[in-house]
Amino acid sequence: MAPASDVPTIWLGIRAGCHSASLQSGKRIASVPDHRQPRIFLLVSRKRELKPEDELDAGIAMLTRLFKEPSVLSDMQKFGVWVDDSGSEDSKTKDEDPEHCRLGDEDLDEDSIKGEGSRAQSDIGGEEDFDEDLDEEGCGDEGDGDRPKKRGPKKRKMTVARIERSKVRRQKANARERTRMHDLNSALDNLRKVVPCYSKTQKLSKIETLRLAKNYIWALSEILRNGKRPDVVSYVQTLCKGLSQPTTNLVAGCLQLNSRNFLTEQCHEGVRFHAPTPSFSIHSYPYQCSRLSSTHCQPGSNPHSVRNHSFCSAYETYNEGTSPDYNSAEYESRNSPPVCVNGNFGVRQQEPLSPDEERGYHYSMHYTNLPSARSSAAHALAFGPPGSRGAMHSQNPPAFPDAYMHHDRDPAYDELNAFYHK
DNA sequence: TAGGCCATCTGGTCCT
DNA sequence: AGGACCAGATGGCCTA
Repeated sequence: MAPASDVPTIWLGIRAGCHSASLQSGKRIASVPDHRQPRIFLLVSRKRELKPEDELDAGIAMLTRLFKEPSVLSDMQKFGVWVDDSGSEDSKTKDEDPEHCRLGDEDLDEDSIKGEGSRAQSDIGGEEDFDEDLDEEGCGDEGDGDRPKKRGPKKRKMTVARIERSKVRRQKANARERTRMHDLNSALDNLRKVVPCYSKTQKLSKIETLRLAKNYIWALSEILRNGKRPDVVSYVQTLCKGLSQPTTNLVAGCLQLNSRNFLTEQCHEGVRFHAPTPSFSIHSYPYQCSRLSSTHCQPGSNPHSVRNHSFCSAYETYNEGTSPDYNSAEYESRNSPPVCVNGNFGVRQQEPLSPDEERGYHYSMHYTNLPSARSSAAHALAFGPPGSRGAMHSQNPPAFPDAYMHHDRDPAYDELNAFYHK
């Protein structure tokens, strides 16, 4: 059987016997007559001359099919792959030993494919170049005793099947990476739900979530360490350290804090966090508010003029001059506080939770507007009775209607609660 | 339009 | 070899 004369070919530079050794069908791609003897030629298109560069993918795909599905041999024949059961002497002697001439994934060389393709039709019958390729593939090491072996690590060439496997491996790795990132994002979502501020519509960014969580842990640890209630201003300021202005505003909205009280209080009294260690004093807020100047904090300034700006200048007015940068590595790498307690001093939840959210809060408790002994106790716990200094006010509309504070039902909170009721 | 945030892809490294 | 992890690159989306 001979290929149709109008069939152009792509020369793949692969010894036929090598392929036949792996063909489970038992058929042998070999015995291409005369000068084509040692090679197979794969045909992709019958009607036009192939440009190997253009059609290489098609050829690779077909060869891949061939390796995996011997049944496509008939298709290969149809498209010009020479299939012959008789085989040549060369093939008989070298190719019937699968161990000697392993075929398969490793043996089809992309480089040789391209190289052979580029010189297709031009060096038909040339043996030397082809044998070199075979040697590198470990498939034609017969009769090379005279040739010096190449030194250095044997470079494994990219074969067709190896390319395919690499693609598959890459796709699997991508899928794993996606899954991993989704898991990470899920964990971040869970973290968003347990930090003091949560909004469905204005989700904290990843970095802000982490910063707020760190501040939150720190603030609670300080509370435990000192055994004192912080004033609300200090508490909020601690929470907002290093946060961006939008996040600070969001926290303000969550806390339902009267910005007038907040601002005037800090302007008049300064801001202190009741911590025994100087390292926890309030420092300058790294994010400057361009819209709110410090004059807004002057006594007698119109409080309503700053309401919409929430806390953006909260820290601006308390600059100790030698403030650390809370975004700096020093601050970020500060040692963890000695105690980590999950709980907060939230007082309000605007909307009932959906079932999904409830599942997300499986161990959390959310304070609502409904009077409850516990929420009242929690409110008093954190900031004292209504009307006292530092108490939170709720007469202001929240900046983020769906944002709310929440409270974990973590046992640690009960400990904290008990501690405060000693 | 610039900048922030994010998802995804990708290659490198380390470990099993 | 393959999986986990990481960081850089890239492009999309959104907002000021």
